[in-house]
Amino acid sequence: MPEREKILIAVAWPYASGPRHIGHVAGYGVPSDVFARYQRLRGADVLMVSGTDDHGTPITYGADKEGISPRQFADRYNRVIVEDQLKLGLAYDCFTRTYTQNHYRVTQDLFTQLHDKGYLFIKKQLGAISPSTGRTLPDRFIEGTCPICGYREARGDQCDNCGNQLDPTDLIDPHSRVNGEVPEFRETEHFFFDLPAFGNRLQEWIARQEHWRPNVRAFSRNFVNELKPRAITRDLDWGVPIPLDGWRDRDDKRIYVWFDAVIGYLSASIEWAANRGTPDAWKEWWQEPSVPGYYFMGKDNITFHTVMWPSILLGVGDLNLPYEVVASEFLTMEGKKFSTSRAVVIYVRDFLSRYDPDALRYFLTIAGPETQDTDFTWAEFVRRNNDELVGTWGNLVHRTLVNAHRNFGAVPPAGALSDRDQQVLSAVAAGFETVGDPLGRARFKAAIGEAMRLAALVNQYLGEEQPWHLVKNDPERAGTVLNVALQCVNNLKVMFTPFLPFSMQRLHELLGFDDVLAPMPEVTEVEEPDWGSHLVLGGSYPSEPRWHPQDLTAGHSLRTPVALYKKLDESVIEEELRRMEGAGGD
RNA sequence: GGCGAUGUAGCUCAGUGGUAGAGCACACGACUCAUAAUCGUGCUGUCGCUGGUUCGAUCCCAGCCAUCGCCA
Repeated sequence: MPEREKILIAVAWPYASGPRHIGHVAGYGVPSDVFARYQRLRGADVLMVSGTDDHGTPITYGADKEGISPRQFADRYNRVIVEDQLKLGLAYDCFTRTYTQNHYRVTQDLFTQLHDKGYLFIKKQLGAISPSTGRTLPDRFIEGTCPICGYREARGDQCDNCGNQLDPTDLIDPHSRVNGEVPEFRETEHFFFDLPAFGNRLQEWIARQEHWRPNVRAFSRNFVNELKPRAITRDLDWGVPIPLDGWRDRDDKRIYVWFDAVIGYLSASIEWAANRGTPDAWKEWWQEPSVPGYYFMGKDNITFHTVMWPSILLGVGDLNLPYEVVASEFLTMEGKKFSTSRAVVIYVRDFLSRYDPDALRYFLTIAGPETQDTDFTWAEFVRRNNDELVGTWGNLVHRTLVNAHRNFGAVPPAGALSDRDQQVLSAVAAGFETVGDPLGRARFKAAIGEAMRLAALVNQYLGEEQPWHLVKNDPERAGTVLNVALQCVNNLKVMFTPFLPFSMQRLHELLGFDDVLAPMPEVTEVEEPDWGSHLVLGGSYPSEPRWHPQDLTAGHSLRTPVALYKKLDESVIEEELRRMEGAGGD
């Protein structure tokens, strides 16, 4: 029996600093799940991993603000994010977090290996420290007067007024944007990762990635030309400890969050293998060079995936570099940038408390920020839902099922097929290529657009053939037409499954099947000795190949049709806009 | 400041070296099985501005304007 094709899908790690908004899931959550579901339907053996990023400054600040520990703070949002993704049906194999014993061990192991190979070195630098917490104050958190133009609210990294690049020590009257205190500039030692050591290899590697989107490639290539060593430790007490003698027990030095976060892809894969009792299984996705790794993220994260993470992988050795880097653009909200502080936001959980997950998945796929920034508006959401999801696809399903069920109660037998019948059938059957091809290239908009076009084609066919009239004087022909329409719906069902798993499972059942078409993830708790337990969003997903035309046999019984989707009243537009304004205050 | 990107019909977005497309909106028509859902026909654009390369550019190049991202 031939080995199943293996694919690694690595999804950017959401920050456990608060609930995630729909921009986040638009950028990588939904696209990666669509891709994974498609690959599984093709029969591929997918390993999809991610988790929450529990370390980093925003989390320690958030925790301080509430007077709780960073761990408690991260715990809370880890749980929220896991629940959101569960409700969205994101079918991870292992969605974990960076605060696990496993992740700490893997991160420290890679750190040690890079250190042993001479890719890490210690450098002294002048760092800004917050006197009240003893922690690093990031440059952009320091504010003061610009020494060049006198602008009073210049940041430690740059003056927004004159655009000059600054060093925090240049600022006149520097103070923390968090609490106004004056930062202390101390000489501090940090480990640096020797990125320039990989410059040539990265350059050659990037040059060979002709399948990357042009912006990803051009951007990365340019970035590689001016590589500088990068700090991988910080003055913090929250994060992965430095695994070297003399550093291990210090409570003021931790591994810098960017370094441990990308390692999460590997540690989550290792965790997945361990949790299912096959501790070496991860190697099949990481050490077999023919297994491609697809990485999904927002455009702000490109260089971490095309430069930093590959450098770590090259430094450690014997681990696959990314094959494809799918970077999405940004989603805006009613023409404005998402902003938690100004309440220009809609959180995933709030959205899902009022609307169906498939309605959101549909919108984010057909109108998401795939190749350029796109705007989310409530009016457009309602319209897409009502006119497209409900009107075109939902209605095709409903009218077909209602006509067939009412008149035949089962799949009617087909008589001789006309040219027109054949034509629709083959157009839809060809959808497994015309929808599948863009899907395989991560062109989700084009893929779902093609599926919708096919649905419209079948609506057109029904309009021409009018089985509801034929029933009265030519029931046999009516049966043939409905048989054809049912075959189309049954095949389109599979094509829509990566995008709309919840409703396609329901449709699968309405069509009389009892098995699982669109498996859903589930949350389990994993216990680590001397550490505690954490949530894992995972599942076991049957991946028998289904991505091909299948016949619905005549006589196959149909269940009583129930509408798949809900139409939204136009009033929700006003309602949601008011809700947003209300939350915005002022 | 450096680097990268975006600017296409009223709206949201595709796309291409040979004077441009989809959906919605709008107008008209067909149908009334279906969540007043569907189907057909029609209409709309100096493809940001200015130059250059080319037989020919919206698509290549340069400059400019606007917006955005990264370096930070």
